[in-house]
Amino acid sequence: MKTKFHNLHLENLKRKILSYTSVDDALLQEQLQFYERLDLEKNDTLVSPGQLVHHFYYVAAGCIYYYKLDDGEQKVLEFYTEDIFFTDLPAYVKGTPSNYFLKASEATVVYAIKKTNAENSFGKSHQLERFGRLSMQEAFMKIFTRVERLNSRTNEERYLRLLEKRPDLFQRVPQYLIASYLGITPVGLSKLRKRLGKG
Amino acid sequence: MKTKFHNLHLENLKRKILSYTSVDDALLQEQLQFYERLDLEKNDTLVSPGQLVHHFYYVAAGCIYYYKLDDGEQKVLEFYTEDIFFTDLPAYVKGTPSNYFLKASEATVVYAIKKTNAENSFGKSHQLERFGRLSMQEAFMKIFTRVERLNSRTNEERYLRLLEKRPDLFQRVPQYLIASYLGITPVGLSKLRKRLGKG
DNA sequence: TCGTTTTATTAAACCAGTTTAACGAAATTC
DNA sequence: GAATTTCGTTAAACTGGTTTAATAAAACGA
Repeated sequence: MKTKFHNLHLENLKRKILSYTSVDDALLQEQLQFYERLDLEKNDTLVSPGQLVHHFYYVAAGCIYYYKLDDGEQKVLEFYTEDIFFTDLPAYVKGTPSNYFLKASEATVVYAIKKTNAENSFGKSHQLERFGRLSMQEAFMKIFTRVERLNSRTNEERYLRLLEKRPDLFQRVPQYLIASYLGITPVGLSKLRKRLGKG
Repeated sequence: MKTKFHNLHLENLKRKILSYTSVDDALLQEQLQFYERLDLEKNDTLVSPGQLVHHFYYVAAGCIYYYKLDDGEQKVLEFYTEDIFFTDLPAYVKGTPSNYFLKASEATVVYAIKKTNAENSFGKSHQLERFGRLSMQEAFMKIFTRVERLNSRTNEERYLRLLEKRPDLFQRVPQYLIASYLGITPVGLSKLRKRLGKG
């Protein structure tokens, strides 16, 4: 049963990689070997502040949220759900200790590849280097939409946009995390929702 | 005179590229041929909404600001100053019309490379592909700090952080653009500065 | 150098979101 | 399934930033 899911997940991961650029099958197969499966329960922590981040991750199933603690207050930067790559990129890239948490908000399956393995493969293969470039580009595009959201002036706009773009989040993530993501307090979000007639 | 500066700028551009990864000299030389110099006066516009974005740019001297108009209101996303690459990445990547302006806030020299040339060279050379990946990574890191700034709770924090990290901006860019960048009104910024005793 | 335009400041009324706290409802745990 | 913890809503007082408008100061152009 677990193996079955594992194969299914690896199929998805393969498809994801191929969505960026073509990669010779043997090379891709070899590359997949480097990914290690991690099963997380709700509230399990993948990364916490102070830790070094040696892996790049892929969400096969579930949801990871990325946040920091700002004098006691949770600040959610992003939610990572099925079929996307993620890590704490600043710590991963710079090799410095993380300032963030990466935590499962529900039972989650991720696949992890060591930075050394990833970097090696980029050095060895032009195709994989290209995959690296394009996935980085996608990460940029994703965070860019985040900036656009943060930049839209009113909380109401931000709320409505999120409701439109990622309605699933409202089903699977507690409201106070969404409030944090929107940059307001849970109380503020509650009042906003009341004002809008729940939406 | 112009040629002299031109050579100086190209030296800087070369150094910038090599700061990412090593590139064979002949290849690099060939690559530099693709860059075209553009001299902009204050308030000249490089990109406006509706246009397609066919180039990647390098600021040799001066300052470009990146903003959108949100029902009449200017929203500054970023200031690009000496020795960095920039473009309107969403439009550049997706090939869709821009939603943004790229405009010189002072006399500025940029070098532009066509997307087709850039992409071609990535395809032809693993080294340049690597340069592409790492410069994309740097773009990510840059916008990430932007998200962190936007995410810090108070305007005061944002203001003080900007004052610390990019003091030059306060000398070369009008205050209302900085206000926009911080996500407040010029009036709000003025009051904030008064409250803090100018600092 | 004068006159125009642009930019920054101040004032006053206003408002959306904050903080703190209390309450109720849901979800978890044993 | 009762007890406990977590989560969402409401209320009340407060606050920092907004809007609009008027004024002051600085930069720019002819």
